[in-house]
Amino acid sequence: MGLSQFSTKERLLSAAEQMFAEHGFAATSLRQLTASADVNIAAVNYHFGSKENLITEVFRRRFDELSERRLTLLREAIQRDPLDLQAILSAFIVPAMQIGMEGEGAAFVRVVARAYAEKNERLRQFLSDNYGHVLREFARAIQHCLPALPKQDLYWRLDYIAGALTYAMADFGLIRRQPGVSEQEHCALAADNLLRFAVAGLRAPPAAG
Amino acid sequence: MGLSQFSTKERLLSAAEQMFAEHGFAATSLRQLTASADVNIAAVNYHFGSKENLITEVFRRRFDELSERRLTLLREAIQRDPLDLQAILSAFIVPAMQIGMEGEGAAFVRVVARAYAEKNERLRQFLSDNYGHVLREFARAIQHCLPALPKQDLYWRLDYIAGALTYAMADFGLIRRQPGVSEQEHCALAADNLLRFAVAGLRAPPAAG
DNA sequence: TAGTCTCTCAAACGTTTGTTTGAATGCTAC
DNA sequence: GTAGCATTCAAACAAACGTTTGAGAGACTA
Repeated sequence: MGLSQFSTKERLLSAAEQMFAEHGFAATSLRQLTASADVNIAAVNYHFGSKENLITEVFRRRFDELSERRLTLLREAIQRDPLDLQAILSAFIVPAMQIGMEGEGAAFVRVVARAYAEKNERLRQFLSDNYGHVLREFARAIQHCLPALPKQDLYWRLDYIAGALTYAMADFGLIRRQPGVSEQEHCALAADNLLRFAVAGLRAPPAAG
Repeated sequence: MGLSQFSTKERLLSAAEQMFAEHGFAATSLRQLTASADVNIAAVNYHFGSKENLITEVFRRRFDELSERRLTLLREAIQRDPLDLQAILSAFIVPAMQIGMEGEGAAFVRVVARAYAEKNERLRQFLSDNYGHVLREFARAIQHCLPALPKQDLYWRLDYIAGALTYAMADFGLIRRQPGVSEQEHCALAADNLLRFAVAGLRAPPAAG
């Protein structure tokens, strides 16, 4: 029996999230990880089968809820006004920012950014298989708001927004919280700022062609 | 004497760029790397001292020229018209896109994205020390174009642009070249698209504060 | 020809990696 | 109480890691 009230499995997932966020997947060894979680090193292979499986479970734990929150907000926004682009984008951005705010989830958004960069094919497949439909539903809704925007241009711009959101949340850039601002306020400001940026960018006139 | 006309040092740098782009720094072993470059494994430590030094040299080789190209274009743009925001942003974006187009440089932009994500502190310091002044000069020029935009908001939006540019070039997202479009055209289109997106985003009204 | 310098090579260095093992532990049910 | 099950543990596994070594090849100078 360890010191924590949580199960070995949960402690492994939390420690993995934290360390993957800080050092990346390849650079985090199972020995560092299990030491940090205060469990035996064999626990990883007992509970998850392999390091790779542990990585995908770290994602599943948060993505299930994130995707649900996003889709719920999206459908509400569409029902309210299918042409309210800002509300649609907000349904995509705000839940991610919220997860980034909720103490334990702060590390997770950084893990997502790493996953983007590491281009692990196995992980990519897992995310595409399990959560690809969410992105497709958003693309459809936005396309409906911007019928004049060529599909190719729309995909590009969605890519820019995804990149900007990932970077903003992962805190990779220069942005740091100001001393006088609470984390809640900081994230609300960042979300609002990104939202304005994204809406204006999406509404830019398409390239001549 | 190897099969290549290039020196061992150059072959190592090219192979490193390629493999770091594809698998990341930690996941690329010196044995894979030296095998791909067709050199002995001891060559890395002979020519560069360590794996870490090899990484920084991969950056120096391209960043020196990229920074010079960016600053030259920036100063030309300012001299032409210090309030032409699109020209200023173009001075930042286009040289990066060009490097991404020049065959060998294609891998490099992906390496940059990885460096962002891996958050290697030693590498961060190296880049900040050697190329930080470039970013500062661009921030100053853009601030001059958008005096009404609070400094904090500007920094945020520059971060979004950096994130979008990195992701767009690194090809991490969904964007793929269309079958009928040449790589040159594809990159020109992407640059133009990102430029419009970025200018519109920067010009969005600041958040009410 | 001998000496010097740069570079390359196979081999080995000591660590660390992810994974597996088999015994020991604690729990539930009969 | 003892059988059965799930879990934890220290220890060891083979493999791969970054790095070091010392010999030797090849090209110069004297």
